[in-house]
This record gives sequence, structure tokens and C-alpha cells, in this order.
Amino acid sequence: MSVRDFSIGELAERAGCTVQIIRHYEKIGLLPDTRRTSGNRRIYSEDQASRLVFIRHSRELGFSLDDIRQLLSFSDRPNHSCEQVDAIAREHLHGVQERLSRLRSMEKELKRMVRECGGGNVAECRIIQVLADHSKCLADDHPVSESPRRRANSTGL
Amino acid sequence: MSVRDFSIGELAERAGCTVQIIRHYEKIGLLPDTRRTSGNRRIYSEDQASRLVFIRHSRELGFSLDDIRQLLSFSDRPNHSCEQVDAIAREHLHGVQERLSRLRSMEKELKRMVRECGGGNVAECRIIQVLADHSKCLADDHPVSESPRRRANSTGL
DNA sequence: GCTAGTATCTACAATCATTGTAGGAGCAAG
DNA sequence: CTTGCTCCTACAATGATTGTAGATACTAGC
Repeated sequence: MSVRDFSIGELAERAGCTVQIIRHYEKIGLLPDTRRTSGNRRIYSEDQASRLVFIRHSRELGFSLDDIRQLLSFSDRPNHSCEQVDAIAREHLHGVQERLSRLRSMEKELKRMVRECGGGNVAECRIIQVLADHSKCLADDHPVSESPRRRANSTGL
Repeated sequence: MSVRDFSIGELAERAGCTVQIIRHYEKIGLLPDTRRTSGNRRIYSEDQASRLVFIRHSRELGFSLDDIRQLLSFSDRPNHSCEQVDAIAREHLHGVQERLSRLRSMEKELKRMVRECGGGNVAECRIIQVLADHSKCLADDHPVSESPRRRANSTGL
């Protein structure tokens, strides 16, 4: 147990995530099982920290844990062509752009609804009217009876 | 059972959602329990359809089922002030705008990574480098060690 | 050494809005 | 009467966390 080793709490702080997330990543095999102290506590060193930072940064950019699993496996093969890495990134970018365009139409319509709400009774409330009657919705580029939405990529964004 | 009544499948088609979603909304009390045929099948009429359309349109605009529950309860009280309706809509708009700004920074950084990837080996791949080392990430307006993200509003966008 | 307080451990449930599955039963047409 | 569809109930799975409960390990102060 070298001087530079650290506990799960210290690792969490370094990586800007919670302790439970680290344990969770270990359980699902995204982080390898690590050494333990005699008292059964996890011990981490630099390379594990790098791996976690990689994962967290990828999450911040919205990659799914499955994507990240693949990206990590490529980063372990430096001589491999980065073609597939590029493909994952491009596809993810594409997904982000789709989500952006949906959110932009939502924003547009919500703004309009809020702007048009005169503040009287519910009976005259523009917001309720638009929600009740889809044809009153002008921002018609947002999906109406579209095929069920995929859970998409999960950052909650 | 009037001529204008319809089955759950017909209702689903009208509302642009699946049959299971309707049953789910009923189970969680968002739609009221409805009449049944002698063979135990659900029968719907116009007012139930309106309620479902309201819900689905609200979902398309990203409102949570909890928000929608409240919006519905207001729309049942036309003489009530629409102040709270307005507040829900404004707050939701705010959330949408936050998600937008995060997604925009993701998009910016992803675009840059993809652009800079020269297509050689993983060892030189800009994408892997940026993911591994957060300081290489220029689009620094995206969150780095921010407090854990909320599940936000759930449209998967 | 005793004790209080913190950090860690495991295991499992909850979140959110759906989607999927299994195993029936109802019903219309051929 | 059988094929094929729609419907029924009930429950599990999705994805990435977050929360909980109950136990054990360390650390500092007395």
C-alpha cells in the first residue's frame, strides 16, 4: 500500500462523483475489482483514478455507460485504428443534436404559452388551452403522434 | 354504451400512444377507472379522450406526470386563478432551458473532438485524449465536478 | 482501553416514464 | 371450431444514479 494510494472517499472527491457511484461502476464491471485493506476497504492508485476520470468526463459529455465501456476498451489498445472511437463519438453527437432540436421546439412552444398567458382565470388560460387542444399549438415542429420515444442517452438532459 | 364509445386500442390510436400507456395512466390514477363491457374490456368516450390528449400533449412538451397531475386538477377548476398553472409552466421552461444549455456545451465539445480526430491510431486519437484528460477539454462551460445531476424531467431529451 | 463520530462495507429498494414479457381470455370472420 | 387479432392482469426490465438499512472499521480524544 504505497504512499500515493487512497480511499474510495478520496477517489470520489478527486473524480467529482459520489462514493456510491464508484462502487456501482465496480459492480457492473466498468471499474475493475480493486485491492482491499485487511479491514476490507478498497484501495485505489493513480491508474484507477485515471480510468474513473475518463468515465466521468465521458458521462459529462453524455456518453452512455455502454458507449464508455467500448471507448475504454479502445483506449486500452493504442495501436488500434481510432475509426470505431470516431464512430461512437459521431453517433453520440448526432443523438445530442436530435435531443437539442426537440428541446428547442419545446422551449419555443413553452415560451409562447407563458407569454400569452394573461394571468386571469384558468378558463381563459392560454396554457391550459394549448395543452388541451393540440391544434392550438403553433410550434408544430415538435412531435405530436410520433412513435414512442426512446429512453435516449440518459444524462437526464 | 353509446355509438361514439371506443376501445382502448382506438383511444390509443387517437391519442398517438400505446395501449399499455393508457393502462399505466389508469393504474397510477392519472386517468380515472372507466366503464367495462361484460367481457371486462375498457370503454372510453369523448371526455376521457380529451383528458388523455391533454396528458400526451403535455408530455410532448416535456412536463412530468406529476406536473400534469397538477395541471389537470387546475383545468378542472376553471374559475380558479391560473397563477399556479403559469408557475408550473415557467418552472418547466426554466428546466428546459437549463437542459438546453448543457446539451449545447456537450454539442460544442463533441463537435470539436470529432473535428480534431485525424483518423490515425487510438494513441493519437484526439477523442480519447480529451476524454482521458479533462484539462484538454476546451469547452469548459460544461460541468466538470458539479453536484450530482438530477434526473430532471424525463422525456429522455 | 473506552467512546463518540465518521467512513466504509453489503445488499437492496426507489426514482421516472415507459417498454417488454408471460399466460390467459374475448371476440369476429372464415 | 379454429385462426388471428385485441384485450386482460401482473410483473420485470430499462439506465444511471440515489437512497436506505444495518453492520463493521478506523480515528481522535479522554
